[in-house]
Amino acid sequence: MIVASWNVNSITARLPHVLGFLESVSPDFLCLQELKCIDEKFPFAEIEKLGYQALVNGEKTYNGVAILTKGHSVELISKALPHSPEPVQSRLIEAKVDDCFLLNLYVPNGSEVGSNKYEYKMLWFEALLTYINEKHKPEDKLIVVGDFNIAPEDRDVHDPDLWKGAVLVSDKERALFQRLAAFPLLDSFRLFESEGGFYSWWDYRQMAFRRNNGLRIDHILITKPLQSVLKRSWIDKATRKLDKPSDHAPVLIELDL
DNA sequence: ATGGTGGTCGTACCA
Repeated sequence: MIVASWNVNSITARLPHVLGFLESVSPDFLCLQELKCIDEKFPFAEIEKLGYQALVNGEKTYNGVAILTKGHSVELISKALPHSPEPVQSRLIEAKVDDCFLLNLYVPNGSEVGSNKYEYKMLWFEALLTYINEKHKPEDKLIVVGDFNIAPEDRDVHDPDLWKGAVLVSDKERALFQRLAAFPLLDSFRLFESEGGFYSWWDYRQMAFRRNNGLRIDHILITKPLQSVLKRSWIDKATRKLDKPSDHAPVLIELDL
């Protein structure tokens, strides 16, 4: 069973790549972030043509998340994040798939340390911690995926000195991520790879991808009951090399389920 | 050089 997560930076602009990914990788579940469209404009028909069902929490111009599934039972659990700061945005969708919970997130970017958007990110993440602790137990089979907009450690950053203290790597953001990890939720990628140099996002500017100037900010976290069936965790860097790519690459896990 | 690219929308805003 393959679970993938991908910030597509507009489902409309990226539809050909998404359809190609569904055909070539054939994931059981694909979690999308940054749809940048309302539910009514989501390309259900093209995606259903490939045998996928879509659960969508859309929003005009910004944000928006979806869970695509093929060949599994799926039940919507939530599109709402209680205690979210204002304004409420479409950044969460959770489904129950078979006997697992799949929680798909688009964590706020935060803009700049100390800005209003940074404060929004802190409050949103606090609400997320409350949500997970109230709705789930460590014994649950729970997969939390998405664009976390946090590089957990310096080995997840191409140039830690350059990025030191900046948004996406600041101590306060990393402390929030660690509180999530303490649930406990395990960073699937780090169960297999301890080296640096592996990233999921590269800025469109300054030939960042060609120079591998990236950050690992997209994650797939799992609870302990899933650890024994986790077979691998990887980043599909090839997708970032396509014409007109998203600035994020898909991240994936394979589970023996 | 204090920018730089890309998506949305039809302009600034967001990442």
